[in-house]
Amino acid sequence: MADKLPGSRRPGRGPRQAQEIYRVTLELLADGGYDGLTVEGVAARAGVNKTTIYRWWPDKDALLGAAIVQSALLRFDVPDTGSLRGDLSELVRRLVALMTGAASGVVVAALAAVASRPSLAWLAREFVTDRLAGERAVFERAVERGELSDSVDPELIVDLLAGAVWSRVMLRQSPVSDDFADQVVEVVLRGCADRG
Amino acid sequence: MADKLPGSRRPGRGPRQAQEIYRVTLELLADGGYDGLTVEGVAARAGVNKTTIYRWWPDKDALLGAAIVQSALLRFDVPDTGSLRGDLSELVRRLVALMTGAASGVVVAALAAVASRPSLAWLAREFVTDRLAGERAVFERAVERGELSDSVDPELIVDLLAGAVWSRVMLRQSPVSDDFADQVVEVVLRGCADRG
Amino acid sequence: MADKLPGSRRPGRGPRQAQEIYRVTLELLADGGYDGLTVEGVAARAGVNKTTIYRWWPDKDALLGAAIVQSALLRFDVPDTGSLRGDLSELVRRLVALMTGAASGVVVAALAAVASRPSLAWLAREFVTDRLAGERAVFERAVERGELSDSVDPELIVDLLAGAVWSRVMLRQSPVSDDFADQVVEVVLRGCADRG
Amino acid sequence: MADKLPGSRRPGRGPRQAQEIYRVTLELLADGGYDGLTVEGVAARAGVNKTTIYRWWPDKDALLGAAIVQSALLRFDVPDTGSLRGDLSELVRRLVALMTGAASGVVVAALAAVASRPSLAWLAREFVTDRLAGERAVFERAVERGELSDSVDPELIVDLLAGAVWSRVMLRQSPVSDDFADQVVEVVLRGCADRG
DNA sequence: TGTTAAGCGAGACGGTACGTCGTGTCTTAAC
DNA sequence: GTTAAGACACGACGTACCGTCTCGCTTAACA
Repeated sequence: MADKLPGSRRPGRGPRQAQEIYRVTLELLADGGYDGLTVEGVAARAGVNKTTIYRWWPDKDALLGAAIVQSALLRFDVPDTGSLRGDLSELVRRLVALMTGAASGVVVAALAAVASRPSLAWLAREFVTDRLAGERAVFERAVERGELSDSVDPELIVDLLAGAVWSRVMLRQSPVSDDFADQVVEVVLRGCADRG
Repeated sequence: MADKLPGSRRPGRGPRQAQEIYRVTLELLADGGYDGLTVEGVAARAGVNKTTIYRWWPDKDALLGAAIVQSALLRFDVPDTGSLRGDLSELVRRLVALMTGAASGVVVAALAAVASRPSLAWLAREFVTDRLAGERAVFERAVERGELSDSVDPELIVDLLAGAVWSRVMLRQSPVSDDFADQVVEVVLRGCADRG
Repeated sequence: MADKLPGSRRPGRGPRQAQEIYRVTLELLADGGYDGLTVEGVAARAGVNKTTIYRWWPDKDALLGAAIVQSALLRFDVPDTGSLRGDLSELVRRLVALMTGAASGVVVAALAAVASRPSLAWLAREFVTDRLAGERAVFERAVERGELSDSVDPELIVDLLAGAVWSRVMLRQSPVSDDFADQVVEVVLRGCADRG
Repeated sequence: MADKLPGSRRPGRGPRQAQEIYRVTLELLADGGYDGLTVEGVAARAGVNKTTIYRWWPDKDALLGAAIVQSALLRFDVPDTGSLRGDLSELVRRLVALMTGAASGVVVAALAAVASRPSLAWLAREFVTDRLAGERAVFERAVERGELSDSVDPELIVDLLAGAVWSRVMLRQSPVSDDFADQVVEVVLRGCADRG
């Protein structure tokens, strides 16, 4: 499992120094954004030859994509608080934390890069798909508990919640107030509530 | 006003060929994304010397920013249909159209670039701010008509709506169904409805 | 003797595929000149691993040298026509044929490489030395027949003849007329004739 | 005239630092042979950017060719001693001096490179052609003085003389004895002498 | 009506990174 | 014991853009 990932004991794909290369890649990305990330820089800092990098990843974007995927950066586990409201609230909170927390540099740069580079578009898709897959459980539990009609499209809810966070953090670039999560969830939940 | 903009009859800022330069800039952006946009390419296609471009814009991003601002790309007028639902629905529809319509190439590339380049971040802020300023009227009318409590934060609503569109188009990259706008607006509106 | 050479029945030195390696080496040399000859290319075409080549020859030049030596490329037997004029004439003719004939590609490339690579210089020396050793017989026979004073230095004659051919073919790169050999030999022979 | 050459006050072709670049080019060639000559090395030593070099010369060989041509390396003036023997003797002496003298490093490396690189072949041709053109005067004077029949082909003589020197220096790589020039000229002259 | 300054074309340049290719070394494991 | 397989450091290749600079020409405004 873990040791099936490239870099740990060279199981399948990736150079011996894969872990270090990934680390440096994200480090440079955090430091100088997409432009600050150069293959030569990664090679130098990782103590590896440039050719080695190109042997394993066709180009800069592929490397970046692999580094992002391999890292746990965009991965977080699904909350299970016992109530739909609690779950979604926690979800939004985690999203916000992800984008504004300690590692926000890397994360924001990564998300931005993913959003703007065609060759990384698959990553965006995969990320959202993963999100949805993960959160599906949340909604199923909610339906079981009778908190949500099964006619509601989970995809739509995730889009609303995640989109709102994105808008605040990435576009508006304004500080996210503490109760932002609650407000957002409140609106969405009531909007989905069974009428009548 | 109009003739205060660079490019029209050389009023203040910008070279004589400003319009052509802007046009080519967005053209290249549409064709090859941010990477396909090169100052040298713009100069060549616009029949202008590279030096001229650098005389007026400090760097590539500044040029791109100016081109985006100067174009009407990210600008659209506020709908006034008589009802809040109608207004918001139309708003979302226009956003979707913007990102998926004929000029979607430029628009998406522009938005992506803006999202990922620190030196274009101001454009993102300005864009959302503009949005908000424009749409404020919508909400004021709604409050007057009694369709909306004045305790509701318009900013939140815009974030939800715009964010959902962004998520669908930019991240999920999936086709946007025709009634997507209606569904989104429905949820948000009901979520904001006065509890009673 | 023959089986002392590397490659034939793996007698002493050289990998099992030595013959094939040599063949491919000269093939690549003929095709693309010295630059077109790459160890990796040889390995690939010969169906051998690069490491194997480096195990047997320290570097590219060594391989090339060995391939040239092993081939009969630069080797030809001494003519014995019965007269000095005939012998020398034939000698020049053979030289010309060597450099302009069917295999001229390899030969010229080989000679050029030998001329310009310090690590192949020994080959040049050896080649000329061989020539001289071989032709010595020609001159001894000529002296015996009284066609040549024994005060004449054979080395000088060979230098003149071979040099003229080299100049024509390699430097001047002009087609060599049919009677070039005769003219050259004529001049040199008369120049060496006993005065009186 | 002199200032029509590239490098001196930028008249036509070549970067501002052309002279320095040429100098360094030949310097590196002398030091490390053709392999030791790298564009990056030249750029570094000449205090010029690599791109500048590639702006003016398509590749390494073109640069080398230009450097050789521009230098006076392969150029020497025609002797005029009053007799054919004197002229040719001096000619050979100068050739030998060229290849064994102080600057022999560059010269030999240059000649070798020229001989072995297809893209420098034109230089070889040009060099020999120049030689011939220069020496033609020697032969015309000799014919006027009655020292030589006009039926003798000067080209042949030059090939013989130059070829012999080449053979000695480049192929045989043996020290050239002092009276080598005289011997060679003696043989060739007598070989060309009017019979009768 | 000249003069003067702003705008521009032309072109060279230093600089950084790209992605590629080849050399020669090394390790591991198979035949 | 030889070889295949494959990873690697190293160095250079030639290319593409970036952003800067200098030099003259031209053209419009201003004196």
